[in-house]
Amino acid sequence: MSNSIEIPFSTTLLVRDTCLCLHVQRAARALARLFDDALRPAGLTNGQFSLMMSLNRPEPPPMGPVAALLAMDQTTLTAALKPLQRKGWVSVMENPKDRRGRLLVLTSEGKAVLAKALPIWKSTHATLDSTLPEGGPARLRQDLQAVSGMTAEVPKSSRSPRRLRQSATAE
Amino acid sequence: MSNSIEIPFSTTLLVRDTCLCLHVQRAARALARLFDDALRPAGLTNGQFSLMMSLNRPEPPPMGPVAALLAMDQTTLTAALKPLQRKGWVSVMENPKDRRGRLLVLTSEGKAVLAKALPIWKSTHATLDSTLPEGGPARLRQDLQAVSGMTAEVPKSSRSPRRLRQSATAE
DNA sequence: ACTAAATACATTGATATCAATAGAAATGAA
DNA sequence: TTCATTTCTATTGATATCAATGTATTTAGT
Repeated sequence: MSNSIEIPFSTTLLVRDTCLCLHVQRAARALARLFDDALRPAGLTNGQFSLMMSLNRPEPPPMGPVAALLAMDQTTLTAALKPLQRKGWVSVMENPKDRRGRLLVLTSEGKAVLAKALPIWKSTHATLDSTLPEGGPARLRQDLQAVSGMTAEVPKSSRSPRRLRQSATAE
Repeated sequence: MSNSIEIPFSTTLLVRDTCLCLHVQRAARALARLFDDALRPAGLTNGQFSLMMSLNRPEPPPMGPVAALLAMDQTTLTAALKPLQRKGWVSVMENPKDRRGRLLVLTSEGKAVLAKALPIWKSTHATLDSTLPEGGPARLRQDLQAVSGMTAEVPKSSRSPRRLRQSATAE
């Protein structure tokens, strides 16, 4: 019947060139590969490094705040902890103050792995920093912070149940 | 014997505050959720939207260039195409000019889905744009481009075989 | 033309990501 | 206290991501 719907190629180019989501996903994949490669000799991925580093605190944190800090879903954190627990680098303990909760503890082995990874992170990040234009790194961090912050603040009480997932079938 | 290795908490704070990889991953997750939520009524994720939009060209592209455009591994693209093929939105054809290769074709149904998603992308992106400080979006795109570009250019011929994956066991 | 090297993809296995959902414990209102 | 609500986490299922590897095809060197 009707001809198929055509989206102008110029629109495609516009989306390609301007979509911040796309640009961030691209950069995220590129940087993940960069740091994964660099950290491989230490046996860590970039995400594991960030997670374990965030657990290096005076007091072992519960899961919720850690997930929020990393801007990830709580279920993602649960999954991400599994391999670290298996390797004995992170211990997940019951919180005596709140028996629903867990406390995340970096083990001695975990700290050792992290200490080994730290100089790799430093040199990799120094290289990255020096590659960006003058003032770029700080500016970029600021802009990214604004983006991450945008979606973060959901007033605890106004949280409506999540929308139902759309059926996967088209239309 | 020796006490466990301790990484100063100040180092943890430094990494948290300065690591561009972490900042980008955080922003990537936050924006993914933002666009996934918005696009859900259209039945697309942010990644599927970007991928399908990149296929809206006068000539169907082979996989390699598309993977490069999205800064993703070629195997990731293969996997990402699977659900889109199942839904009949993308067709993967043999390239008559090079029988190793494939050509990625957006179907009429795919174009229709994309057309439905487009206004959602526009409004979501407009909101995002207006949330960032003056001049932020363009600046951010530029900086992200620099980051993505950094790791992208591997002169085709100098590609050495990928390093062996590190054994998963610590030490 | 023949063969070695390079190129284009696919498959497998492991981890990462999130929606939907469920369970257990804490909290608050009566 | 009692119970409805909220909070904290785990599980399941689907997709996303990449390393290692394998296969088929093309290209280049002879």
